Amino acid sequence: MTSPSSSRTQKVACSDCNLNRICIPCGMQPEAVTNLSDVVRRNRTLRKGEVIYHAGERFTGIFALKSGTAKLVHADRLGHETIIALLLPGELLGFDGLFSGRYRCSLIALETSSYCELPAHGLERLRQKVPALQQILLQRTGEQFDQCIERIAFSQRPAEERLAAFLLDLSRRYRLRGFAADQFHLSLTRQEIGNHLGLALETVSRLLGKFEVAENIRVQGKLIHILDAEGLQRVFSQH
Amino acid sequence: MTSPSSSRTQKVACSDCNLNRICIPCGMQPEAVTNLSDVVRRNRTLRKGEVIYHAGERFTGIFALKSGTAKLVHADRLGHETIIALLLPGELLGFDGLFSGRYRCSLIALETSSYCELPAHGLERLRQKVPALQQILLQRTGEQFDQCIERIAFSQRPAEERLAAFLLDLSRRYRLRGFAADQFHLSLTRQEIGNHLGLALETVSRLLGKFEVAENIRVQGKLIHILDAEGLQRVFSQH
DNA sequence: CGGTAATTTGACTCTTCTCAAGAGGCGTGG
DNA sequence: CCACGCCTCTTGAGAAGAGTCAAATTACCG
Repeated sequence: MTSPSSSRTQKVACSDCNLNRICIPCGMQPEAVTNLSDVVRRNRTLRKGEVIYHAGERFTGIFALKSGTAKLVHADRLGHETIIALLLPGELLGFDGLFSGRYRCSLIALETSSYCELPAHGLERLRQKVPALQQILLQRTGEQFDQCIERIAFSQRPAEERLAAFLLDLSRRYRLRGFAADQFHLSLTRQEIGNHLGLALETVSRLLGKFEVAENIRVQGKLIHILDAEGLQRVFSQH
Repeated sequence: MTSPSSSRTQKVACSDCNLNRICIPCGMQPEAVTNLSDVVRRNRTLRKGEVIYHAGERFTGIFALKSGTAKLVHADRLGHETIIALLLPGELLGFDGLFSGRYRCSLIALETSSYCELPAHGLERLRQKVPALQQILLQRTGEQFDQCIERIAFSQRPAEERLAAFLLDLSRRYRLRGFAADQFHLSLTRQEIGNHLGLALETVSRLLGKFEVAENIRVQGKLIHILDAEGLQRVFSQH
């Protein structure tokens, strides 16, 4: 705890945050981090199902998920909802509104979660003071683009490959952010996994079972153990 | 033709180009357009199958397609190629390399085409002189993001909806750029349309036939007439 | 501990793919 | 200008992957 006057939003400075190696400050000069830290709204919390932003709202900022997970949901005019992305702790959120000025999707917590916000007005102010921020946002934008391209390409592959790729991608992203890569809690329901990958929930369940029989993974409800990542990789190379 | 010394690359200034209402200069001050025009490499031409850039190459710039069409192709490690986008005259190309510094896809002409290039080094120089350029590139980036999200969402819909949406999207984009919206040359083969939409070429052929029987479109080889756009719209609303 | 939601599993269906054969188009060269 | 060959497109029949429906089991929450 810091001083009482700031106990609600000023908890841990960015420089002291345990995510600062993977969050925006990564690679910044200490002074720049201080500037950033002054603008960031810290440690907001959400419970399962609560919404960080709704589709159609004006862009209010970029978010950094400190703990918990969230889903990015798109809905078309006819009400078909698609989970565009699953966001993990340490990842940045809100890029679907950064350029257009309006969020295209809704961002919903999948479990109790905490996050920091880099507000839009702060972004504008910081842009001059901290050139590195611009750099980092552009780099992250590039990553987002790459992910989009990968996802479009994968959406054409058969069900088994899509699910294997999904699991390996989660594993990779957990590893990248310092979490265990071979064992993680998959906070989506089978229904939501299916929605995300374009599969029926029964197909997800059956394929998880198949991977388990092949001893590539172990499934205990929502807890996934990756037993043989190379075995999962081989799922693609078959075709 | 202008002066002989510049006959190869200095053909028509951006301010005089017939695409300047839809290309980068749109909305810029005349002086800014002059600055831009000084940097742009003009009127390069390609024949069918020729490559503007290869996946993996360093980012060299943003391109504006003046005439003709091109396909943006992604290939994964196993050699599966996916057509990520079909680019129409008046559209900007190269965003898959803008942020990461390296093109993720290859861009290939589908017919005899001409384009202008805004080279990367020019981009850097112009950024200070012409703030509007930055603004425009960010706006276009937003459009690219929206398109990605739409495509991911659509990839989950049934074959019929995907093809109908594809045709309507082409029609809309041709209209946006001042071309006839109800009649256009679809430069992809059935195979390529299928690849782009995640369908077998036979499925594409059958569905085009189905739309034709329903009198939503008329197909003459690669020439597509949109007879009843609302009829095509109704394809989605059924489910 | 009861009730609801999520998951698994089986049987069947349907969309879409694959394979195959034939028709149509187009460019090249005779 | 026509003929040949190649590529593309169309159309049909059968197969396969994935979806739907249904019921039983399990997990979770209050």
